[in-house]
Amino acid sequence: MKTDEIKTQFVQAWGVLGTSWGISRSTAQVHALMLLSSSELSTEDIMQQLQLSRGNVNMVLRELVNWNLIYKQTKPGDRKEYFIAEHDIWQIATRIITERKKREIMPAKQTVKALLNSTTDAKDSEQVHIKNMLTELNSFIEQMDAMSELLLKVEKNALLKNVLKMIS
Amino acid sequence: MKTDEIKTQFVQAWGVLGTSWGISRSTAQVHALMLLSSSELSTEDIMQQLQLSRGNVNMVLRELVNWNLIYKQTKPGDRKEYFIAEHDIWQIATRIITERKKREIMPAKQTVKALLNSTTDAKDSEQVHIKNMLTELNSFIEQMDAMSELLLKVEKNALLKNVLKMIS
DNA sequence: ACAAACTTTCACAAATTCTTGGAAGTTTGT
DNA sequence: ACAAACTTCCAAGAATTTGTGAAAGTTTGT
Repeated sequence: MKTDEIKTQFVQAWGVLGTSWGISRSTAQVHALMLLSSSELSTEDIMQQLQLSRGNVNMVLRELVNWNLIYKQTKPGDRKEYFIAEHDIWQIATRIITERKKREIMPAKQTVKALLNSTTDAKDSEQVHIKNMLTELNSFIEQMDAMSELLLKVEKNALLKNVLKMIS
Repeated sequence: MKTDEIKTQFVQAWGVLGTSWGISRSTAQVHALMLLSSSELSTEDIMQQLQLSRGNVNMVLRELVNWNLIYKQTKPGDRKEYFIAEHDIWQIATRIITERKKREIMPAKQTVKALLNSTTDAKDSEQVHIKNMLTELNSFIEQMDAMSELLLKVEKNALLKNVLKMIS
């Protein structure tokens, strides 16, 4: 297959996958395109290659910059902004895990903790059951949180990576 | 706070959280309600308590049964169907991880593998870069896959749990 | 076989999320 | 200070996802 075909295929496919990851189609597409591009791209380049509107591309780029998945660059003697993707896969993973933790784990943690604090120690069996569930949920969320921290550490630590491989 | 207030709060909050987990509001709400209920509920009960339509509740219950997060039950001398939630938090975790793997990891795995197979071993630098990215992506996805398997094992294995605690 | 008691389906409505494109705002070189 | 070159914002429209409710379909006891 030709280089451009592969690129197109990947970008399109990744766009579809993105939507089942809670990432908008265009965000996923832009990120895919940039992952495969070894050189920096301007907003125009992206608009043109993916046929997306300026506003959309601008928004998406901002989002990706926020996630630390792409970097802004400038070129001497050119006032346009260029963007280049983080290409190190473990860096990418770190950024995504961090973001997911922020979006998915922390709010749940808060919610459950708040509710747990407002339970009294009444004795009717339903109260007791609810309190139990909340307590368990709470410790479960703590574990997921710990697990995401572990994941972040694993990436930085080859030894850990091997230990994991061993025990799994 | 009163039992019912806590229940309502939790159900509503969980519904909101659910949407940022890729779970529809009503699915999350119904699951929350059932987690806190120690006894089985009928479709009617749920409709009434959450003010949802029959069709919606039916769909949601089917989905939750599919995920193995709730079970169908019947009562002797009553032809209604009742549902009760899996209350063991680690069981719940197992079901959710399995489901996420199916939804999020497997499709990505397939996509990347397919593309990787259609790369040639041409030498122009862009091809090479693309091939590298795809290869790395592929092994990264493999690792995520392995990690989700590990998570599933951890739950069943107290020793493993402790090892993890040690090294993290 | 019938009717009552339930469950499932489905076309439409509502809500949410994503995208567009033009207008407003900034920055930079002269 | 001005104009050119970009970037950002935002309101409206598309697209997608969810939820509704009534009708159709099933099952069960008599």
